Amino acid sequence: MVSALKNDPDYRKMLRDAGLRVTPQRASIITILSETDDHPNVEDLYEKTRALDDTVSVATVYRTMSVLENAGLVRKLVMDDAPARYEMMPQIDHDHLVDLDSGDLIEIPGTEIAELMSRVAAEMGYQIVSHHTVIRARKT
Amino acid sequence: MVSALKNDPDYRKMLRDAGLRVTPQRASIITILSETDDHPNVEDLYEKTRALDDTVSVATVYRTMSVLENAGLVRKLVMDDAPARYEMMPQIDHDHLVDLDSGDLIEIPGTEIAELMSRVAAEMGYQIVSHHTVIRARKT
DNA sequence: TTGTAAATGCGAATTATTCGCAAATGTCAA
DNA sequence: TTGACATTTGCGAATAATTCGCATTTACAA
Repeated sequence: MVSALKNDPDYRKMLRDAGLRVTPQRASIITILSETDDHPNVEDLYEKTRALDDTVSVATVYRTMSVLENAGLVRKLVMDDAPARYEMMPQIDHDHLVDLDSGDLIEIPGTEIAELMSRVAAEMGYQIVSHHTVIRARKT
Repeated sequence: MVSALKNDPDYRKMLRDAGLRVTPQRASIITILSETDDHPNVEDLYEKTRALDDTVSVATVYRTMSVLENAGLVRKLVMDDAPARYEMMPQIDHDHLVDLDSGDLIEIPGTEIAELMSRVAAEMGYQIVSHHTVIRARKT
């Protein structure tokens, strides 16, 4: 269903600017990922997207995530014992914390950590392309 | 060859204190990992360990890494597109940076990042168990 | 409208990692 | 020192996430 995309011509532009074609599958997948506030993995995305567009395949979800990640439009969260999860690249950067007891993935508000990383990397002569930080923690 | 371990009875104690048995395989694997300054993956470890002890199997390398990680003696570095890599748990914490052009994994000196993370986590009511941070960057 | 490179679906292939099980062995108590 | 027994091991099979090959479809520039 392409209507969701029509409501949000942003995605068309985002894809175009990245030199990517606007396919209905990509539109559906992006719509789902944008409307989700948790951090779905490929299976989650596939199932939710299927509900509104049964032309998408798992392979395309994988390919779309990969392509959008390379374009800097999506961030991949690499878990150390579970399939990767994804989020639309946030306007305001943040990191992630896994609550080891509940399994929840929580966003850490504030840009301090990212800013410190940039500074430290700069001191080493590097510019950060992306960073994946997942903190594993327990409630005190 | 167990001699390496005998020279470093530390490992025996480390294992004992963690409630783990001191097997020749574990001794060989720890010896190799300790003597290495890069960050080997399981395949690297397996091959290098084999050279001095041909009784180790890949499965045991996996199991040993897992067991040592749980005991807090080894840190697993989760890569987003390659097998996990390992290092002995460092005395002084540090993070890691992947040079996207060379593929090198570089240690970031200093504990600032880890300290900031602890502080931020504490503010959220969490205590960090472990964190994996991999910064992907390019030389400026 | 059309030519063509890009994208897709399908299912098979790949690959890192885990598992089951029988045999071996480290450790602790006697 | 010895024996008992839970732990650890090797092996190969199993699992699970992800990628790939290929024939077909499709977006879109001209």
